Amino acid sequence: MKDGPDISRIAALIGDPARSNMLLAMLDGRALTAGELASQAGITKQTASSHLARLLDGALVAREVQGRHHYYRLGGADVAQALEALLGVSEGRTGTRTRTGPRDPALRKARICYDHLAGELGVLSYDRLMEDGVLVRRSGVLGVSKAGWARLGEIGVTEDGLARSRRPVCKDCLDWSMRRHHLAGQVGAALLVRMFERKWAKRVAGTRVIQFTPSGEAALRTWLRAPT
Amino acid sequence: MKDGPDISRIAALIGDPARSNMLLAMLDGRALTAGELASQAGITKQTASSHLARLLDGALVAREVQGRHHYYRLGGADVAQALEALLGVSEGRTGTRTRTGPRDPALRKARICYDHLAGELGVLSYDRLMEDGVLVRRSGVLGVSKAGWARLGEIGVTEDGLARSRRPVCKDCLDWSMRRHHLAGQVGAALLVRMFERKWAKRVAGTRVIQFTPSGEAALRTWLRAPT
DNA sequence: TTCATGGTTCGACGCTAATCGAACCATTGC
DNA sequence: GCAATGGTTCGATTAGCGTCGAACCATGAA
Repeated sequence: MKDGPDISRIAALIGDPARSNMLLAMLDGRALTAGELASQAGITKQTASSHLARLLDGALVAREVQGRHHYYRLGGADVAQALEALLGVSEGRTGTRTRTGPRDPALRKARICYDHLAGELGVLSYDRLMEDGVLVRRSGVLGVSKAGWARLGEIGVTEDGLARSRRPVCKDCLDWSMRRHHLAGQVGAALLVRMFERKWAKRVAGTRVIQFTPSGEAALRTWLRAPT
Repeated sequence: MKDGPDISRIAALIGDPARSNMLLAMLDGRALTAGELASQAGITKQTASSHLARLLDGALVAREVQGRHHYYRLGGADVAQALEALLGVSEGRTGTRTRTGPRDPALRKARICYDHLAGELGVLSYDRLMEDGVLVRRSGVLGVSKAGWARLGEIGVTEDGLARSRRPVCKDCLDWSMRRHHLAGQVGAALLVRMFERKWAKRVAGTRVIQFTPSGEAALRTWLRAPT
């Protein structure tokens, strides 16, 4: 048998509670040390090490060694996407009982997804930029229009400033809480960096929540030309 | 611990080879009997029954009993989406070695995804309909424009003909082979039905491949106003 | 009714893998 | 060089689960 892509192998890797907790902890795109991940998952260092070795073998995470610290991060944006999709499923399933998620409305408002903005404000940004023609889809590929770069420039995101990598400039990422798209890719990541720099928002330590200041959210909406 | 959405539970469900094979067999949206799924996964009836009970408990599949036959189908479009996302990850991982998939270029050309068209022709359709303004995105929600309904009417898809359900009229679904979007939702499903009715294409039994006839593909491209 | 077919339940076997204690390796600081 | 800290490797224990044979239940046809 052994059908083409062995989906079960990677699903099994995510299927362990300890591993999934670690993966979810990395879903914000940060690189965490093995020890931090161990405590995050509530297991000992030895166990975590064995799990991380497996995840590394499956390329679900990448390792970066700095001195005596071993930093782990997600293996790629596609891994983050799969995790979000699984979150969407479990959300719908437990949602029939829990309804609308037990806690963390803040998580629905704005959160980090790998390295870009997700949640209501993420979807709002995507929608407005799409309507205003900043983002355009040419033969299926999402991109930034000529006029769009000017608009992005207002906030400090320029075409030259983007790292020259294989990563797509723009990409849409499905939002599990909103069931809509938000902006990923290099532009999505750069936008979030600028928002942090301008102190419109900051991360809430230990969570994926992005806390906007009142004036920061107002500034974002102004830039987006969004009502309210 | 037991973090919010227990993503690991459903990932573990997909993580077993037998179960993932059954799920992939259902990814085309068909409802299959327990026996068919058993042979598909290469296991005995008893084992399959136990697996299906688990999947049912996790709401990854839905059961429909007709006489002495028990039909199983995927639990929802979100499940299909998660499976496709996992396919995307395993594709990228094994792809570094296997490169571009060992077999089935036909699967990349055109295949069924839950109940709509995916693959190159699926992406092409999405792109063309988007460019021609048949599909429009209004405040993030994909829909059909006024003029778009006329265009869809040419092929037999009318606004009245759609089932009145909670399922979105239009929805974009990520394509694992193309890394682009193709059209899902009620319109996506209806379009494929029309294509089958017009004998432009037919399913290849036992696989997810959709085989277009030469004249059928030409007719599709003509309707799409696509070159070649 | 009786038989055949499709599915599920029960029980037992075997294997994998998760877990932690202890020892071992590497880096940093004194 | 020596301790301290962060990580990994090794080994042993344990529990869970996938698997199948056999029995049981339901439906449909003769």
